[in-house]
Amino acid sequence: MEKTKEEIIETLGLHLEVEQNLPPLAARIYAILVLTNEDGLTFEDCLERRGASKSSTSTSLNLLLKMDIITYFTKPGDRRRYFTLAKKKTFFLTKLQEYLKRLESEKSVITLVMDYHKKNSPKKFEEGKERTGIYLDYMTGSEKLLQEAILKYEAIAQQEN
Amino acid sequence: MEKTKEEIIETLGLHLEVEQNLPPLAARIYAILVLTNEDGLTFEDCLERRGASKSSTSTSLNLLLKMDIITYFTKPGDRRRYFTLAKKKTFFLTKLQEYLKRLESEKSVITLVMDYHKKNSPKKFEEGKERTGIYLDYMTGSEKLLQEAILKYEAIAQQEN
DNA sequence: CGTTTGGTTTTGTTTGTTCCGAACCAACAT
DNA sequence: ATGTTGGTTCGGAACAAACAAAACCAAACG
Repeated sequence: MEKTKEEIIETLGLHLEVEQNLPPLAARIYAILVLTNEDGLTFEDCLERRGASKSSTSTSLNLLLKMDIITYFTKPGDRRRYFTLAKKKTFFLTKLQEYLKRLESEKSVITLVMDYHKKNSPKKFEEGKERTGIYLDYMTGSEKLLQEAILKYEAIAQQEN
Repeated sequence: MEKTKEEIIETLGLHLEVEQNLPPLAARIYAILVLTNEDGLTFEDCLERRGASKSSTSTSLNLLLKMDIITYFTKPGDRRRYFTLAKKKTFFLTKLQEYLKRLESEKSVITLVMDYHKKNSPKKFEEGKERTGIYLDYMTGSEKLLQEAILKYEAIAQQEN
């Protein structure tokens, strides 16, 4: 079952919407920019391909810009901006950094709860100890994977300068 | 800076709210059940500790029940239900399974986009190949970690039967 | 200068979420 | 049967998110 470009945009857009927590329109525009063969799309291109209003298109593009997900370039003698994916902070690197941040945050919450149980109900603490240990081990491993991958991306970024 | 129980509930509640995508009240009730020393809390306990309405308490508890996050038991000669964390599907196991599901979903989206680029703009495909490869490697590693941890939890569940 | 082009800002409108209050219901007790 | 307890269900209010329409603005162009 071959998917049309439109269907792929929708699938990817939905994914970006829920995973990256983006507003629907911004996620679809992001998806369009991922899939286009052009070097860059203008404000109007984005507007037309989504059938969205100028105001919403403006808001969405500015959000993506502020999030460092996209950039734009201009062409001499052309006032329009050409939007394209940011090369430095790619989809993937952004995701990995997000994951890492969440991991740290979660670790601190778990530690907080563990310490509370340790002090206030040693019984509960003992009960949960093994399960928690497995999870903390998983987190440690995951942390290492994340850091390795992030380093690889940074190495690539170095090369390209 | 020692945190009071209330503060820990709030921290954990907020975490659960954003990470597990739960409504605020349901997340706080979940947090209360994580932190309590009691074996189980009644409907009224939950209601009182949050100062919430009966209707909202009902909705929240039923949501958590439907999500298999909590269960309840009864005591002979007592009509009330005592709510407590589901033991089989713990906080951690739930999370790991969630992660794994997301990972698979993400993998399929990435494959979808890659295949599209491969066919329709080999240039874009070549450009993104290395970065994508790093991410796919990370995913493979992460998948293994997740599966290992899940197996460990399942082993524990076996023991307990 | 006035007009067009490429957007931005302001001001609604629609839609969805989250909670509450009040009415309701089912089971048990009196 | 009547009341009480332990909830559920049904509106609806309050707020927030997402988008659109229209007014606006600034740079370039005739």
